[in-house]
Amino acid sequence: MNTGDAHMDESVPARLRNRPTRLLSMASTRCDRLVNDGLARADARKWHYAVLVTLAEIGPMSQAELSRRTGIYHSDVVAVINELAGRGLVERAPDPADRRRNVITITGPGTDHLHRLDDLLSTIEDEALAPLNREERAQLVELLTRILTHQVRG
Amino acid sequence: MNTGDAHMDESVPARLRNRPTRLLSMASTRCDRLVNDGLARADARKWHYAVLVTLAEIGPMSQAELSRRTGIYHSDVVAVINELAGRGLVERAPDPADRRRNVITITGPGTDHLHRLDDLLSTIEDEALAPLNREERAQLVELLTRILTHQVRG
DNA sequence: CGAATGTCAGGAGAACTGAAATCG
DNA sequence: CCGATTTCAGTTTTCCTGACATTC
Repeated sequence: MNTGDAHMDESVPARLRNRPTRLLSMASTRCDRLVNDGLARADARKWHYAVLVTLAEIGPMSQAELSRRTGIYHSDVVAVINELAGRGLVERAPDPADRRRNVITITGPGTDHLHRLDDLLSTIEDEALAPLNREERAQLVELLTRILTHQVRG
Repeated sequence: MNTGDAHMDESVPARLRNRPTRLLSMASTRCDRLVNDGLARADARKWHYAVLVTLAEIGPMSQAELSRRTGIYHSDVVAVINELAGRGLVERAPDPADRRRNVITITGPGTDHLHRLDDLLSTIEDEALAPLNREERAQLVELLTRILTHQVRG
């Protein structure tokens, strides 16, 4: 994907301009960059947010369960938890009930950090989706969710 | 991103589930995979389609212009054109009017191949967007286009 | 035993950077 | 001299595979 400014206008062939998968890909790339850059300024990454919000809303859980709930690859959970634990935002403790597992728990500083990330992310998304009003954003969420549930189960 | 089946349902925290940027990212990843896998079966990649459709609809042009119009990174155009030229789908010739440039032209076989890719892509997109009817797809295209034009000019 | 968990080592592909050579 | 074009070499990041040891 380019940084050029010729996209999405008449200089792009109509068939290409209207391919939903292409639009999806481009919008995702650009939004991802906005999100990543924004979170980087808070020394965070989007998986940090995913893990913290999951722990905060659902409670302590194993790394495997975190992987399932957040969508982080099971092989990559280790590194994310290492980063978060290294900053004292989560705690990793062996599960006495099942000695294969680690129990991951969000800490006080982790909760504080999550609140900052939540605000930051809302600001970033607001910028990224600026041209859409509230109903349109809800519409977008609904359409994307339908696409995803279909592919997950189909 | 996971291949697991627990995403997008109740097991994902609400705040995470409703983040538009996350949905965008996940939908894009899945659709991209469908597209890439589908095109791979025709020994093609999405940039091949982007280049061929651009040449077919607009006419011969330099590699730099192709980069601007398709969104392929300027450093990566070379490789894509190499692949297409190696299969005889496009021709690369020095521009007599501006000796910095190469003029890329789609060939007869290239046009044939484009038609096959067009059909293939339509089938793939139809599968990827199966849960959306025609109006909803148009809606999606419209919403994504608005997001993109904003970001390009903002 | 089979299945789940945590961990690590690495691969493939895409996006991106930097720079050189050529030319307008 | 500055800017555009083509090309190449290489980095970074993300998704993903494979394997292994441990435990249920």
